[in-house]
Amino acid sequence: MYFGTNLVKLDTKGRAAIPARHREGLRNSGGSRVAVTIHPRGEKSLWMYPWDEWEKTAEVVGNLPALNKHYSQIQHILFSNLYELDLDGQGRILLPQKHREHAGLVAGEQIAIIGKGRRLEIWSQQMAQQVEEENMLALQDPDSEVSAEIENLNL
Amino acid sequence: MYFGTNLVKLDTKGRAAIPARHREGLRNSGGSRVAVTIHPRGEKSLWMYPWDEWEKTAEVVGNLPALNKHYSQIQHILFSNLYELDLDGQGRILLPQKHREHAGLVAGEQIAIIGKGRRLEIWSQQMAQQVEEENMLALQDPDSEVSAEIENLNL
DNA sequence: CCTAAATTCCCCACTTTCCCCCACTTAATG
DNA sequence: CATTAAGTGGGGGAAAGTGGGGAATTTAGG
Repeated sequence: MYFGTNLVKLDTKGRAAIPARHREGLRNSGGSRVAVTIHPRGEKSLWMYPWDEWEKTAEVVGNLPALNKHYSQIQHILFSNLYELDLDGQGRILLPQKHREHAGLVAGEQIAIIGKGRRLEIWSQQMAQQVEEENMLALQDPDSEVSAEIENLNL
Repeated sequence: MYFGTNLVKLDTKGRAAIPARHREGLRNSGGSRVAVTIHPRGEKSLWMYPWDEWEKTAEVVGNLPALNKHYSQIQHILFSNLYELDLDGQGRILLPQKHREHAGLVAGEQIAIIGKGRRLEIWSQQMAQQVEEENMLALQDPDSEVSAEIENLNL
């Protein structure tokens, strides 16, 4: 179960150091392999799973009928942007160019690594901050639909 | 299970270098043979399977009732455009003229090789980009059917 | 059937990218 | 303050991608 936020620097080679507290969890399960893909509904973030966790999902998605247009679109988004990355000896991953662009990650700047339960998310620092503020506002509004749904949760 | 996107150059001789990370999978199974055919429902892409994986697909397709009009059409497209290609010593395949035309692949330009689970797909860079943008939009639209489907996946 | 042209295939060589490893700096711990 | 762990930077070697020469095979035309 991942949680909490860490700011780390994306170095000049495009590598990101995974916070040490998450490394054990990522390593235990499927070697040092992690699955990284982009948020499938347009948010400017990256999703990261321990490999074996991801495999369960991939199995399901991979066996959807490919000639159905909708399934084909889902397969396309989820598979075409998926990469299997390895933690190096220092616990870093090299993020592909395309993914950095998607999430607005610039070499040399700070990025946020955020625990989200089953997965980790990677954001640029600015985006993470911006989205957090937006979420705060949306949830505070007592008239919004969100608000009604939330109130039924047993927290 | 294939995934991820690679851009490679279709060289002046019409050859495409298969990304190294896929080669082992393509070789292990059926020699160095791969099956290449065109997308059966009009997408401007090529389908590529390791040979033995293709045989499973061929089994399914070949046993469809041939006097059913739609099945017959699918069979026709898949089988008549099927080629058995070999990886050369450098892991490249020479794509037949007809297939290059179908997918709009021009010698000397960039093409996208996209993992899609059981198979690889080959696209021109432009087409791949265009399709990805379309899919993204479809998935972001909260009213689209695709969008509803993906919400049900446990990601 | 023979020759010429085009295509395909195999190999070698160059360039670029990536990845592994070592080392330094900064932060946390007792 | 000392010690260990975490985070950061960068060099060098290996591997991947790319280009092209030339032999072998196929195709077409006379």
